[in-house]
Amino acid sequence: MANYQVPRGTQDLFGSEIRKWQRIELLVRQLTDVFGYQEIRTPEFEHTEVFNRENDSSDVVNKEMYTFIDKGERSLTLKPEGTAGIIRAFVENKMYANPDSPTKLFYLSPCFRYERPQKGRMRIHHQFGIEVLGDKNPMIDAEVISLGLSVVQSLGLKDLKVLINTLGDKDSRESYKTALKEHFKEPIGHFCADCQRRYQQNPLRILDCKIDHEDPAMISAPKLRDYLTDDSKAYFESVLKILKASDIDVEVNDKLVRGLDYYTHTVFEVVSVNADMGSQSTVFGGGRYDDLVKDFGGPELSGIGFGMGIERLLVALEAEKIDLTEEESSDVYIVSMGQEATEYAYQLANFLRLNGFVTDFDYYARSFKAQFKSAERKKAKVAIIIGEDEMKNGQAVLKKIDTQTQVTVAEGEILHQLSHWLDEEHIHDEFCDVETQGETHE
RNA sequence: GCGGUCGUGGCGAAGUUGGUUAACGCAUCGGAUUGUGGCUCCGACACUCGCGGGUUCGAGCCCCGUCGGUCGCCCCA
Repeated sequence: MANYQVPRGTQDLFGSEIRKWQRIELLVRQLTDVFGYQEIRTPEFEHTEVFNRENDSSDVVNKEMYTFIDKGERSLTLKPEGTAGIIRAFVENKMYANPDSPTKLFYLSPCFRYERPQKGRMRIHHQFGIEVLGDKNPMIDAEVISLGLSVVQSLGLKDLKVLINTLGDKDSRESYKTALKEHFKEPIGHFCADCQRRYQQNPLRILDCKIDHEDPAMISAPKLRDYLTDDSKAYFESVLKILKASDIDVEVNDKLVRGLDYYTHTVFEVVSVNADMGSQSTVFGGGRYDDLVKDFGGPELSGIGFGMGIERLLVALEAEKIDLTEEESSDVYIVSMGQEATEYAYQLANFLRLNGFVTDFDYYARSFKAQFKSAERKKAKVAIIIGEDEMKNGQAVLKKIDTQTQVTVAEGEILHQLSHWLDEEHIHDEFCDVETQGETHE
């Protein structure tokens, strides 16, 4: 039998759920605009080597990519993250010629990873991200974090923690890695299976093992900070200083290393500390990359950015009981009686819509009761009632739902009456009631 | 990729040791109220109990497989 379920780890978005997405996307566009970031859209798939560069040992690029051969025998990969494609585009389009350096970009894009789904982790997930490309400057590091925080805080999130660390430049990181491997060479034998694997793939990850963190070898392990150059330390200090001056509380965590291999210097992660968040607690995370632009054949420019998972953001919002669903309301619901009136209702709805009123009516000539229930569900502000009498007299009954006031007007006066009620409502509600009471008939 | 758990109408949710017509609540539709919602009462509303196969006289209940959700690990947004 055919499988007509959504593929694992994907979802349909509609109804009230999609409204939350629209709210978030709108906010993202507003805030990036204020911060001076331009949108960039890169393809959903790239040549595989864009993502799968040598010396990248992360799981994201090694095990989780959707890679396929197209009909022209090309190896292509659905983007697992936002950064690589943007750096490729930055170099390919010579965007570094931008006189107003740094180049500040943002994106909203789906990302694809073959993983076991969980709450807050999908095979197709969506990221809002930014990248700033140009000469390295600690103010940029601070700005990037600040922008990300402003998005999540504007949405109302409070249970947040900013973790930050520095990995130093590429050379010091490499020599640290070598030192770690040397240190763990003996003791790794009695570590957990995951650590054995990390030893080979990403030794830095051994340090935040949850099982072996009490091990003496772990405690006596060399510290990354001992391998940092003076310049790296100074750079990190100034980033911290700027953040502090902008009242952003951060927690320096020297175990924070991040998953993608291209990071150098500043790395950060903003996590939700809410208990209902589950194990996928990172809302957004990113860092600086000194060598990526050069690796793609561009000039020696540094970059920094973050990726923010929209699905995860929604989980965090739910954990803090923040509801982004706005009550939708419409202007008019036309209640009609009989087939002739229903057809007239269609024409009237059309007319009102063309005049800018959000209008609904009933296509199926259901009972009055059902139609009023619909009007209520749609949060209509005014009901227009059209029955046999109104048809005959060329009139309509308008009922203002909140005050229950009702007037009978000639067909030609409907628009005028609606404007009167609905416009005044926006200006000063309290006077509206007083005035309309006088107009109540019956 | 590893381990646990779950999958019954649009939604929530009963379903006992396998036994004829698969509770109940919400929502929806109709009526009481032949032209006015939010209360009340009456009535209506399931081709597939995720899907496929097996055991059985008989399966939502048992067995196998499969798809999906969810939780933990790994990893990460």
